[in-house]
Amino acid sequence: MRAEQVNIAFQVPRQGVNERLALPDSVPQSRRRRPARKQGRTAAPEERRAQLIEATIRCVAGRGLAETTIATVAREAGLSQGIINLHFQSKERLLTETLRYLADEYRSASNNATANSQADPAAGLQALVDMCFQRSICNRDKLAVWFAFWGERRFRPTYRRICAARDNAHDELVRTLCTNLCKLGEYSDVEPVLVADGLSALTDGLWLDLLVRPESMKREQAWRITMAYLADAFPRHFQQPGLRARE
Amino acid sequence: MRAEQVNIAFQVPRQGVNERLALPDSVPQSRRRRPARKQGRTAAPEERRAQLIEATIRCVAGRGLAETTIATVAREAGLSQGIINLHFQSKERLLTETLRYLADEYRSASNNATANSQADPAAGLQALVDMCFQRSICNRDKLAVWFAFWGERRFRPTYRRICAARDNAHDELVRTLCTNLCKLGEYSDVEPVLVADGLSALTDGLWLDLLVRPESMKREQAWRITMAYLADAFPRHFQQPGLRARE
DNA sequence: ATTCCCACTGAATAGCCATTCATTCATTGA
DNA sequence: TCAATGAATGAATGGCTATTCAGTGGGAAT
Repeated sequence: MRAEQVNIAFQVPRQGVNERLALPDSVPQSRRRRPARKQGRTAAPEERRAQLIEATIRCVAGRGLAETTIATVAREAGLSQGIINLHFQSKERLLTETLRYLADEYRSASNNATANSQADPAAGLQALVDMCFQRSICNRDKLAVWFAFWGERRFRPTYRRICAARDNAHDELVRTLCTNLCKLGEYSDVEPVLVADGLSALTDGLWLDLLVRPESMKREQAWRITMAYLADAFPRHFQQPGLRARE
Repeated sequence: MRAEQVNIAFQVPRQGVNERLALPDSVPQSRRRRPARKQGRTAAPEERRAQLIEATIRCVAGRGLAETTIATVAREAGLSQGIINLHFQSKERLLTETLRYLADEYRSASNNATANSQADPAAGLQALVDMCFQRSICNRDKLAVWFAFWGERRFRPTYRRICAARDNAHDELVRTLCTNLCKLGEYSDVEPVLVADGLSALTDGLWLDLLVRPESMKREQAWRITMAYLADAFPRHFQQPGLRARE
């Protein structure tokens, strides 16, 4: 269907194009077995892949994308160099799968947060903002990886596709919530798309601040800024955050 | 005073540490002359440096930081490989000076915009927002370079220093304007720092959107979103932007 | 206990790229 | 016109890194 074009210096080796290396279970052998071993010398493929993706996140977060090599990731994971090409075919694939891992995590977290918010869009927005600044999503390591890829996404079709899918889903969600809240809450003078796009941009910008200037921006403060934005836009559904601690 | 620590793979060669290669005029020869030649085989050093920095911006914007090599920058500039080490000593220095060039440009533009805004902070904020989304500051190439460096800034002391200086100056400016406006405009219920930090984050996030999703975010729309934010925060000094074209 | 399979290893390979430097030649001053 | 100067060139160098692959040994099956 779509022929994968990898636009980089090194080549993707042998093995036919196998777009999307699914993280859990993708044992290509004809006779599958292997009852999910623990942590010995050999492990189930999906465990190794997860282990390597997590090592990649720590590595990129700790030394940057430019200094992340096959060797540093392998060392971080406590394994040998060869293991990465064994499980991911190429460094590029490892990075792609790492990005996909984060994108999937974000997407499912935001879907969870806003499930059943059809009837109460304000609650959905609140849940989304809370999710956005939760430690499990918005921590140093993950933000670092996120923005490391962001800088390169325009030049790698695969990065671009993964990021665009996440962005579009997120924007769609926020716009729908704002549109519904405008209708249900009778905010006739509010442009829902304007507010929604501003909210998305604001959270992106706060993420950036949290990453690059952790000494002057804390998660709590980012949350308060976002809540103040919502309170200004939808005053009958959100109140200005006081100085009290959150939650 | 501060010993420069360059934290990268390749080494900075010979020549004593000469922090900050000033862009205009820094001819180290004892007998300076050279009456600013045009564009022949030899040019004045400051012209060549500017030429190379501009080539770097185009190169990073066009192919990403990871694919930007000495060879590609030199080709983009229409010069030979050796020229970069001749004028900048190392690739790292070239990148550093490129970042500094953008940071200086941004800083002087924002100083210009807000000069004489002591008496009228609202006008200062307005001018700052206008400046922020002007084509000369906020165009594809420059945004691309800006965010390419942003992903690496945590790991390179020099990048970090340049970016932090710009960020701090910018935040200081916005906070001062907001604080003054609160006082002069008698917004007793507004937390100026909260509004200011939100404004900074919002414009950063909009820049990001302009870069990575140009099909769904235009400069005009980014400007309107920002003005709506200001109108919500300071309703007696800014009005909600209508659908009319700007300016 | 023995055999076999295959996950894993890590040294070797090949290619890329920043940096060097001997050479070329445009420009300037005499 | 003729040296002298030094800006610019680009081939050569060396270091780094992704990828390969022949071998190793852990563990399952019998």
